[in-house]
Amino acid sequence: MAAPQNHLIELLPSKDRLRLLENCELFDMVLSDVLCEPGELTRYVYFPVEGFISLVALAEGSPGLEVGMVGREGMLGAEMVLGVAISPLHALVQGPGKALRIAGRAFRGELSRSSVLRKHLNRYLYVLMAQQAASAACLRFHQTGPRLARWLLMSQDRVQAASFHVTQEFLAYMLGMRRVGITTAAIALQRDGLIEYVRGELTVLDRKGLETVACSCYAADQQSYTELLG
Amino acid sequence: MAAPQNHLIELLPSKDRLRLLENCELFDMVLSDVLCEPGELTRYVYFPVEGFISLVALAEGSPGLEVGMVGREGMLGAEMVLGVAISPLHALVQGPGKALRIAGRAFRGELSRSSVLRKHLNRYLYVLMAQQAASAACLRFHQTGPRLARWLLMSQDRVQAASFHVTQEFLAYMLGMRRVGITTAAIALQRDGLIEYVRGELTVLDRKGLETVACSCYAADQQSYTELLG
DNA sequence: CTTCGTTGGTGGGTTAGCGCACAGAGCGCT
DNA sequence: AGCGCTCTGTGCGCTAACCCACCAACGAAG
Repeated sequence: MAAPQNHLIELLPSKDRLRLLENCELFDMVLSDVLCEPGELTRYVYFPVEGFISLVALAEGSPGLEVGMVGREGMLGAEMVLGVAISPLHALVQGPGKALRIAGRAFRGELSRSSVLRKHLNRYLYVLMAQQAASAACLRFHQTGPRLARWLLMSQDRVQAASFHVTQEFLAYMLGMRRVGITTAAIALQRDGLIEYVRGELTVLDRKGLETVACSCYAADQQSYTELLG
Repeated sequence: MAAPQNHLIELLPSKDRLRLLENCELFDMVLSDVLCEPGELTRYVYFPVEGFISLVALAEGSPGLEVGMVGREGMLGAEMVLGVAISPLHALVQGPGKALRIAGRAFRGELSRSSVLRKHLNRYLYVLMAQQAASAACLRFHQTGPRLARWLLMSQDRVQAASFHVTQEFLAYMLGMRRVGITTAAIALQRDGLIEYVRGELTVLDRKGLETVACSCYAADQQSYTELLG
């Protein structure tokens, strides 16, 4: 089994992939690191190979709200694909791990050289946009329990482990709620034997069960991704 | 004074613009027409020159929710810029008027020929994404009144008239609320002399006043647009 | 082993918005 | 005039989630 890789990079033909990798360096994503802030220049583009990043939107007079996740299946810095080097969102390391990163300038070069890269990253952008739109509706209409279940599933897909670190405080921030709201929903999931947690170490006990509790957006997300970047 | 035009098209150098326009036909947007549905093939790309279109996301077991507006400042069918010909959202004519439309195939051709077109449409996509992310946070944290005011301002910017047709029922659908919630907020705006409405004909009486009531997302939207496509 | 910070759980009062049902008012059609 | 449709306004009970405050358990550091 080869070293873990980033899916978007794996889709490239080997010539393009090797050239891209030559320009990359391995970057250590530390929990809670902020990789970029809105309005800031995008210096690097990140392709996680382990762990994941949360994309957080801020509205005036509000805490944050997660609007997307980037793990092995994606990239951070998608705005560069559109030729804009200004980050639109906060990016926060949620699952520690490694990422391949490449300087903005070099990335532009690779983009211009590889049409396959352009094609796949364009599709990735499409998936991202579709998911963001759908999750706006999810945010509005779906309840805390299903949304929490969905978040846990999405995280687990990206950390690829039964256990990972996440406090209720943090979950509340991501889901745009108060901690107490999370506590209540989490207690329900725990009571039903779906998860277990001790002081920030959360373990998924019953994935299938979680999937039935989660709102349909989870399945929709997955489908949209596999259809375009399967 | 020339005929009203679409801003994205106006940004093109005359050679590119004329070639694009040759491939366009004038299309009559009728109120409440559905121009595309999610999952459907994108046959045409639309550049409104009057009136506007609402982009509506659906989540299972929910009514719709507006996640974007397309008027003279934008285009419908942005997914084509990413090389994907599948519409991600519902598109609904909200303000009747005219649009230039171009068949998907021809549009691809123009895209490949004009790098300026690519550049601006990429930027437009960036603005759209940033706005969608921000409006997710708005949806979550801002209250009905300010959100309603914002919606009215955004509509007025696009219809470019003090009065336009919109029922409270429809507003409720767009903002993801019940009609009664809109009634309450609308009464407040009317009481303060900011708007007036009679059976679906809404008139903005005091734009400045509305702007102070609206949530900050309105200003943020405008700024983001002018910075990138001003 | 004590102290302090972090994490999770509880409880009580408040509120924005929902669901439902109904009333009144304007407008078109016959 | 009479009818029906659309659009707006109101009332009332309900619920999800809010805000605030406090407590208990655990762990690490002094």
